[in-house]
Amino acid sequence: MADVARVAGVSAMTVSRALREGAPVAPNTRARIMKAVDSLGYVLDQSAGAFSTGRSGFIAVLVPALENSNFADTVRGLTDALAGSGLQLLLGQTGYSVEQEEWLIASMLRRKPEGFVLTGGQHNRRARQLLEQSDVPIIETWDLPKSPIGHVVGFSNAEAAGELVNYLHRKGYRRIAFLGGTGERDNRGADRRAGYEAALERLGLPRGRVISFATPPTSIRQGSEAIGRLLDLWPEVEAAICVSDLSAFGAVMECRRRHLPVPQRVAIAGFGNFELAAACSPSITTVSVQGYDIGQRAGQLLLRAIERQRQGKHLLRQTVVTPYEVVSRESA
Amino acid sequence: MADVARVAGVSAMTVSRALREGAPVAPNTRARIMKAVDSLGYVLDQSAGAFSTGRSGFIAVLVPALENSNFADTVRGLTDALAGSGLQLLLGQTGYSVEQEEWLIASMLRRKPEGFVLTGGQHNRRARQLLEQSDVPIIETWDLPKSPIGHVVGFSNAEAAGELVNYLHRKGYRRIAFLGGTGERDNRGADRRAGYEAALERLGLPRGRVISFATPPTSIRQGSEAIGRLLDLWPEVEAAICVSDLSAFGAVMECRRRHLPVPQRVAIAGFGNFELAAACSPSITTVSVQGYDIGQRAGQLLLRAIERQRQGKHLLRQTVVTPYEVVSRESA
DNA sequence: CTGTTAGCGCCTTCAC
DNA sequence: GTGAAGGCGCTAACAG
Repeated sequence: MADVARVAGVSAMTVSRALREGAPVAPNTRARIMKAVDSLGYVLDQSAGAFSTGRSGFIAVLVPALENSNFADTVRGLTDALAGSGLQLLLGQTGYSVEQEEWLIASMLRRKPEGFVLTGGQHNRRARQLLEQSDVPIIETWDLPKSPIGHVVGFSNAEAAGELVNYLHRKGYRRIAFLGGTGERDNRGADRRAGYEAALERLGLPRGRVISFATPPTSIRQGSEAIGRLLDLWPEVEAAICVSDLSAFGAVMECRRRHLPVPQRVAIAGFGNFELAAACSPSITTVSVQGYDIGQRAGQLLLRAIERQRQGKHLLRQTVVTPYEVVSRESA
Repeated sequence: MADVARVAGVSAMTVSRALREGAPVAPNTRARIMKAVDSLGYVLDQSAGAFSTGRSGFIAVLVPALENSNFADTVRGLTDALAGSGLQLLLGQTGYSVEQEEWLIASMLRRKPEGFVLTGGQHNRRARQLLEQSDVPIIETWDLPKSPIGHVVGFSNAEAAGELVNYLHRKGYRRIAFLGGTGERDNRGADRRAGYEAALERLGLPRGRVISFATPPTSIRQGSEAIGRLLDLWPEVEAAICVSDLSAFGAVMECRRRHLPVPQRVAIAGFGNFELAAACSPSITTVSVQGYDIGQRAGQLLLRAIERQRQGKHLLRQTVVTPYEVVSRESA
């Protein structure tokens, strides 16, 4: 910057101003400076700038995974909401592990993010403690935690799964199974299962038909295998709810391979409304959950919170409940 | 850090050392310091550290998109390769736009990344210039550029598509169509199409049956629509190559909706070997391209390049050609 | 094994 | 509209 200043015949401070929007610099001074910048190939050192101002310009974002999930939609929603704000996403993948989450939280806090977006409301003790004492605006997404750390943008996975059970019940299905992970790692999956169990109880339906498959991320293959086990164990089952559309798709394809008509022999429902679910044949009944909107709303909320933060104030805790909806299709 | 030093009765420098691995600090001094760190809830300011050392600890990574693509696999491969190195990914999505790419490159270079991973070998003038004058180790992936900027980890999309044509030709198909984007934005898609055209020519097959659909990201729906247009325009077509497995899946599902047997009425092949392609019925013939390995190899290469860089040396330009393979399945 | 000194490159603040 | 001084929090380098 000193070099640029020398070439342009001004002080470094004026270069600094010229390189920012909205700082008072005479038009021809700025032009001279820009010429010098170009001729020297100067690139502003944002790490020094961040250090000097104390504002990193980062938003930390943790998602379980980017593949085979709709968290990528949430990331895109965040990106779009934050476009033009000068804030950059620092993205981490927890791999559905709370230990990995804790590690990432600790490592990202060292970068002094101006906001923190988490997926889900379940974290281990130390993770929670780190976040609470950090004084960074925090948003938990994709869930409605009982005791949130900061702001929340999400929905109740349990309720949404319950709605799906209600839907199947209205359609006349009674013996309804659930295919999903063990719940040790996928908290949202566990919530969905809990909502399914609660709905069965509420409706007085027979319980106990649950197939657990291995750890997330949920794959198509897991759904194929699970429906096979399900029909071997409980051939009387009339409908199966899968923890995600991917496993539902696997289940549907496995049924086709076995020449079992869906939904006549067994109805299948998924979760998430992936593009896959609408496109495949039979199309898959599912719950649409607006992953993109969650990201966008979280981004908007964060922008307000950060603005407040920069003024030394705080934004009151907000909870944004995003809608979900059962999407009725051919498979159920 | 000064506060911690005071509480622990040492100098700030010793605290700094104690907080790093492998620095010489007496065990009980370190223990005292750690106690002080915990009691004060001190978090190391990495932005100051990065500034001081001149090493940001960032790797910039640009991918076209995270949803509906196998770039998320590459990101995971990179993440795994870089785990434990202390390097963090700074991830950007270009949305398949070179302008957006240029903007992201400029913005990320200000953060002083220690490495830069790009998708594809086509960039606009200024983007290339920025990267060349940056002195940051650069890796272009998912492609074999004619004049690479730095290192390369990828494969020839044109050749891979050509192999797919060869495969179909061996299977007896002659009138082979291509369904893909316009190529203005998706460079890898355009390369695949070019490879398809070249292979037709080489084999003396009839040309001209190309359906272009709108801008990427490639969706399932685009494949459904394209196969419809294709069969309307050229009912004599025997096989169709889709630019990605997603559009191939859309095409297969559309054929089922129209009660056109695949591959008897028309064979369909995809690209990418998504899990979808193996799982659906009929399963989809495709080209497997190892997105995860590309990321992992890129990460390993980057680690070596960065090590050299830190010693003030340079790593000679490397090109890693990753394998691809036609996967024969039911759809063709 | 520990301490002292100096400086990374920018931006805030104040002065003109 | 522009410049000068000083400091952000850490770590490299050197000394002991």
